[in-house]
Amino acid sequence: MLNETAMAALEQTGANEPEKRIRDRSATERAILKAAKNLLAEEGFQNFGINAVARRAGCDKQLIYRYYGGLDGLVEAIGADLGNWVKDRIPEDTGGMFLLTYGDLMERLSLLFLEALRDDPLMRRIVAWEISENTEQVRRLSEARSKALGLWLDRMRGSLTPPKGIDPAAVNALIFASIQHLVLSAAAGGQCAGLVLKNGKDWEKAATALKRLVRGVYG
Amino acid sequence: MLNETAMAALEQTGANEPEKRIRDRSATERAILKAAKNLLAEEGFQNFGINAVARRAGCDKQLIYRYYGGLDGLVEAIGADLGNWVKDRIPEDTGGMFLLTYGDLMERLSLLFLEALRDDPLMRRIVAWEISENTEQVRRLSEARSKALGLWLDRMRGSLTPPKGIDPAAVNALIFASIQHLVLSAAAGGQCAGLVLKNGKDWEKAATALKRLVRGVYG
DNA sequence: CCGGTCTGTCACCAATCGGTGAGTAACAGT
DNA sequence: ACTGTTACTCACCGATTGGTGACAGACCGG
Repeated sequence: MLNETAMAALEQTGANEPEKRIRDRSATERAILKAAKNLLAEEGFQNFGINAVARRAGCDKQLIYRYYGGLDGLVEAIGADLGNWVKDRIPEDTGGMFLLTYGDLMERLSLLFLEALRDDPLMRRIVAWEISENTEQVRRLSEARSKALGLWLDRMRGSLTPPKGIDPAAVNALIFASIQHLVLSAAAGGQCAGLVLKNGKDWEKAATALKRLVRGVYG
Repeated sequence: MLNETAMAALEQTGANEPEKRIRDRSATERAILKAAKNLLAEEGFQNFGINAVARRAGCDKQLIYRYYGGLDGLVEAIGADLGNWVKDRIPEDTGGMFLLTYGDLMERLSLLFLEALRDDPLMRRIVAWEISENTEQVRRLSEARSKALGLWLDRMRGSLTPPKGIDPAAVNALIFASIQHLVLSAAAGGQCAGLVLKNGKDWEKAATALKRLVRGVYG
């Protein structure tokens, strides 16, 4: 007599199994990585574990240990992808605008970063993870992310120099911090510090406020 | 023959047990609440659970169910305390300064909030929790917190009005978002967006940058 | 003294977690 | 066709989780 799970398995294998990738290591590795990224993006780091990833990837967790050396290696692989984030999600050109001053630059970068983060749930989860835990895993993710971001900032800056008398590192840290927290808070609860952030109208207000903030310091 | 735990129990009860509060419900309730707050502040929301709280409170988890109706009720009790946060941690007076303009006010409030958040690990954990999860628990905590904060802001504002032509709600949301993310990021990893935040010198730089940001928009 | 209520403890449950060792099925080389 | 390697699955482990029912002892009113 067959139990229900066995019946279901038979049904699956017997009826329709369009892409039953079998014995393709690299494909399995890719499937695992993809499953991990999707899981992290959709569920957050709370329930991010070996079992959950394996379940979503449709394979045994043992393979994660074998191919990635456990969760740590898998997270590191995710971090390696982060290096490409900037070039994937943020346009290189200036959108037809001429960036004459440092203020022009920072205003544009701020808005680009805001939109990019708003559109990328995985990156949001990672940022939230960074400020919630301090394990080795997260530290490496954080490092990869800030490194990629710094590179992008340097590349976009070109030869523009910030106004004298102010500390651009500290000011920019505050600006980017505000963007990150605004987006994360909105993604989590639909508002930030009492400011509702749901429809496009709300975000336009936030964007103009951000512009004002940037222009206030950098002119 | 006695096992080791029994021996230890005998030793404890036999030798020295200064305050063995027995059958004091309100005291137990307070102990549970205190344990929950300390646990959340020290360990974060990741390992915040019934078992951990009971372990730290030194009582059975059953009592948490009985007295608080489970973790939800306990979290709600924590949220109720949050109403007192502002008046406990943030001074009422203006520090001998005269706040003549809205810019004066916001600069002072920003710095006060920065320091207060920096000194309160529990509040930091709650903020981190808010942007990491969206359960009913967290939503209520978040509500209590933003409500208390809004009240404080209203009370401190007095009759001062923001400059015309700008959206104070959006701008202030960005400012407070930047403070929160800066402090959380620093508490987690010692830096924020590449800006190291460890010793007092680093924080002074951040404070001046914050002042500049606020003054930039509000004059 | 007895019975009931309140406070607290303990033992147990199913589910899930990360982790490992053993076994199986498909492929390649000869 | 036999053999060894590679890709993969399965069954199990101890630990921990949230949750519950049963029980023991202190207290209080009668």
